[in-house]
Amino acid sequence: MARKQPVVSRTRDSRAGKSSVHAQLANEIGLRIVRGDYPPGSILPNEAQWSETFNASRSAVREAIKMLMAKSLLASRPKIGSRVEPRERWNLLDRDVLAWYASSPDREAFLKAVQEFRHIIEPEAAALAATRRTDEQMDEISRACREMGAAVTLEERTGADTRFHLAILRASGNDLLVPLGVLIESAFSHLFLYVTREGDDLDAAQKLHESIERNIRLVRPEAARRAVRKLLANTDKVVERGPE
Amino acid sequence: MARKQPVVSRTRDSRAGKSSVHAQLANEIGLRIVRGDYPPGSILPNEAQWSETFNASRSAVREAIKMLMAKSLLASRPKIGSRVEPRERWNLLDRDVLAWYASSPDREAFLKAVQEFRHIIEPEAAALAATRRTDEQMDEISRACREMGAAVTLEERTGADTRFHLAILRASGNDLLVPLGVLIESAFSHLFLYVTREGDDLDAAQKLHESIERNIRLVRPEAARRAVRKLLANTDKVVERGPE
DNA sequence: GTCGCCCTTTTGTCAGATGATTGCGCTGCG
DNA sequence: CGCAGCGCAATCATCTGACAAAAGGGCGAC
Repeated sequence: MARKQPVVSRTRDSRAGKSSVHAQLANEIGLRIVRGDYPPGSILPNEAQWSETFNASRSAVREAIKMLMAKSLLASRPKIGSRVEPRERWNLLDRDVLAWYASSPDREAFLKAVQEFRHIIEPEAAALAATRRTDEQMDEISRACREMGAAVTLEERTGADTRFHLAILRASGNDLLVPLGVLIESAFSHLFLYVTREGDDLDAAQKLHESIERNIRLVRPEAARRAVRKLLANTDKVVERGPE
Repeated sequence: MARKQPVVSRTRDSRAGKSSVHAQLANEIGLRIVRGDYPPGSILPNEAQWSETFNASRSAVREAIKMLMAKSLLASRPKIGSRVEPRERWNLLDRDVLAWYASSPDREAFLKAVQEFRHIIEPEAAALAATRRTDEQMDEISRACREMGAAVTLEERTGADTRFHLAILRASGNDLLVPLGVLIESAFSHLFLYVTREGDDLDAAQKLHESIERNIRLVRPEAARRAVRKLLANTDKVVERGPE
């Protein structure tokens, strides 16, 4: 048994950092599923095979598989094994699944889907926020907006931008909108590469953000909705013209 | 040790059916978290305590906890234990979390949030479906609509109704909309109790559904959007007047 | 009083054994 | 020759027990 040697594959994988074994396994297996290595309906290798592949114990494999089961990526039954669930059962709005999904096919198509999704929810979220926000929530929004303007590095700016949009979702007063924040985070982390091209784009975007902030502050739902639409149209142009 | 006795608590819990131990544990612990027994930031009992509480092995407890970690309900670290994550990290759009959430506080508020959410996404989904649907997807929509009309029991009708709305989401051509189907399913399964009051309500609702079907079939996105809005307004009235 | 070390607690990981479930092939009968 | 029933075996499900690693808290030295 090669079990006694200092584990090859995991040592290689551990470039990811210090995450635990079951997390690494879940990540690796989940990625392979979403990537399409095992199409929906097919049977995965059994637990023993996985544990041999990764030089991990069967317990660790099982815990990883349970995590994927919790995300509805697969279901397992005795004697059968683990079967990949049909795609429409996958919880694509889960942070991890989204990350796997984003990294597998072409970024472009993924970004377009996310962007379209933002068009659906963000204008309404802003309109709701305009009428339902608390003062604390307004503070959060305003602060993020200010920090966006004051940011010097692109990273700082993107961070503040993300916080701005998440704060609006939270202020919408609908708990179900909050989890959609992962989409926005994902969008921004991928959009990151697109907007290096500085210039008046940034100024224009900042003005648009300030307009949203103002309309939410002054309780003007309709105007807030329109302002968000305008901002998204602006972002659309960035997505369309492609990465740097 | 009472470990040798024929397990009391799990035997009682097993009225749920034949689900596996880890699933039962995840369900029970998840419910308690969402219900608020352990507020965000607090530390859960350790694995040994859980395993004693439920007369299950630590492995089973760990697998259950891994499932809850996958849903971002908690995070665990050595020596600390398992800490409940802040609510905004919870994946409320997960099927299980949604079910726990729906059963904990008052149904009413939950239903309102879901209904509001439907107002945001379903009109747009229908509009997208009108322009992007494939013929097969259109068949699915039409069939569900027909089956709704032909249904005799309330259960059949609700089932067809659900399929109708899910089919529209699928036909929207945006993968990210599909997972939101769990919201609709949840809404219908809870709305179930509200609409026993039969009458012309059903006829009116059926006509509204047929109108949506027609507008999607004839590629009229604007009209489809309006039709869905009308149907949702109708459902709103049902929700407002409360359960039977 | 403060800094740093040790120690205990809790999760993380592993190995091995047994039980439960069920698809599949085999065998025997019609 | 076909079919039905049965047993086998593969696979997950569960349990047990042990050790490693991390990290907060307490204790001692200075």
